[in-house]
Amino acid sequence: MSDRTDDLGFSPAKMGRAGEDVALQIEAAILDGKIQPGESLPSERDLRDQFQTGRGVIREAMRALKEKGLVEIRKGAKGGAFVKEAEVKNASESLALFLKQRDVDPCCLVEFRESIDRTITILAIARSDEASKRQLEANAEKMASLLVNGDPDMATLAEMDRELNIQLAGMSKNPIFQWIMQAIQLGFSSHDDCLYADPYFRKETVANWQETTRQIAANEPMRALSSIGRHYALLLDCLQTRKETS
Amino acid sequence: MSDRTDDLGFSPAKMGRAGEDVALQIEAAILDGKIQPGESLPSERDLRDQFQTGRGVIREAMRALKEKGLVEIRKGAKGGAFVKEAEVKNASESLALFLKQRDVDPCCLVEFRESIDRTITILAIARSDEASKRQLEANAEKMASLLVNGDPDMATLAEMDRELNIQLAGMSKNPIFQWIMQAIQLGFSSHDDCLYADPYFRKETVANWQETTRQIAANEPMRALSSIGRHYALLLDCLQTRKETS
DNA sequence: GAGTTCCAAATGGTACGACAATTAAATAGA
DNA sequence: TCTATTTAATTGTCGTACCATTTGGAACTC
Repeated sequence: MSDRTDDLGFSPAKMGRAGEDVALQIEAAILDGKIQPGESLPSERDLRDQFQTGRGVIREAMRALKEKGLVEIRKGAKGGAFVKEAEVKNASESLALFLKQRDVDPCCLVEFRESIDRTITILAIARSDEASKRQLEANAEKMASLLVNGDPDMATLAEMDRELNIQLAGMSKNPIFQWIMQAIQLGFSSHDDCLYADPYFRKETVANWQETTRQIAANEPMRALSSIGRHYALLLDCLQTRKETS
Repeated sequence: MSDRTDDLGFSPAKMGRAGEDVALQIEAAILDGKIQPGESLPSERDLRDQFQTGRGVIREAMRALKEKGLVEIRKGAKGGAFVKEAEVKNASESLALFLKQRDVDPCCLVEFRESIDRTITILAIARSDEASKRQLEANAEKMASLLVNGDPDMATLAEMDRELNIQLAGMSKNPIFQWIMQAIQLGFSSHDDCLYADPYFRKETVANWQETTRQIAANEPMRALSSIGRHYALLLDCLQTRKETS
């Protein structure tokens, strides 16, 4: 049980790249489990003494660890840097950032997404429990109900679409698929918006989500895949239409 | 052509979370293309004036951007923060960190790779030209020849394995598959090493690569997929064996 | 003129000190 | 007992000075 004043094996930081050094030592301590998630590191001033350096160096190192998603920093008394449970979100943001900086052909993205979506669907049917499947179906139902109420809030629909995708990815019980799916949703949800901008595609897409989730809940993999195929056919059509009009 | 003294749209940082604010503004400027890769940001002292804040805040923001892989920092005259070309390495490391901290089962990674490998193979057969296919086959042949010469250099074999995977991914003509494959190869090739450490698995794996590339060159997708399946069955067996002995 | 050496400027890296802002806990008061 | 206030601990910010490294030019030597 590492407390705030514990003597972790921190050695004085080397000159020139002290910030790097400090960050690496603390990261190693976290990865070695010397500090458990939920516990806090010593205060910046304590760390400054342990590393025999300036407070600015410690702050830079903390900033780096925070960016990596390793710690969470709280202000005030009893504040400090608390070791965080690893979240797939950080890794996803990193991938999304990379994808954003490259301008990638939307068709390539659709192709890729369809590929992993099919696998995810198969895995979700095989591995997730009945409750999850019904929850997924209910969420698709909820999206459909929003539509009939004459409330075509595009932002809300797109958000629900993202959540359905991520929820489904989680049901695959494989964190790597979650990684990819979240990254795609973070970086390229704008392409999906076109599906919900047009009344026809909006109606078809929502109905397709209902069909897909229904087949998943019914443990019908082939029919679910067929429905997935329809989804991406719609998306490609929609992108094609948009390209022609622009 | 943004020069070091250009007036980018930076507004004074808000108190309380100035570091965040600065980092976000600069990141937005980079993502909007206001600063092109290779160009440099203003010096820390200039930025301090533009944001009307302290230099420590700027340094923390820079550290965050550096951690995200957005900039590269050089010391000395004509030094500063230079916008970097996006690298897949960062996303890879981020995922590796997550998987390590959460102690994710290697089988998840194998499952994921098999999934996209199958799609890549189909696409490669459909889209790549005959020359590429023959080149791929030749490279597998070369690996086999290394084996018969009684020169079991594990590092070389693993490297050739990586190259075969990336080459195949490139033949899919979809850059996303290529990036994902690179990310996986960068961060997690260590698992594959076990295939080449054991004489039996080494022999089988190399023979399997020959078979796979041969079927790809022959435009036989189903047989190629069958061979791919064999590859991952071997990998799972190998991991299982390793787990039992440890 | 060519090459070398040396120095000065620019820039990131470090250290230190002071104060502000925020938060949890202790304390005083009703 | 409950509430309001104070207090202490901690992060967040600012400023200054100085060190280390790199570049480029100036001065010097051959």
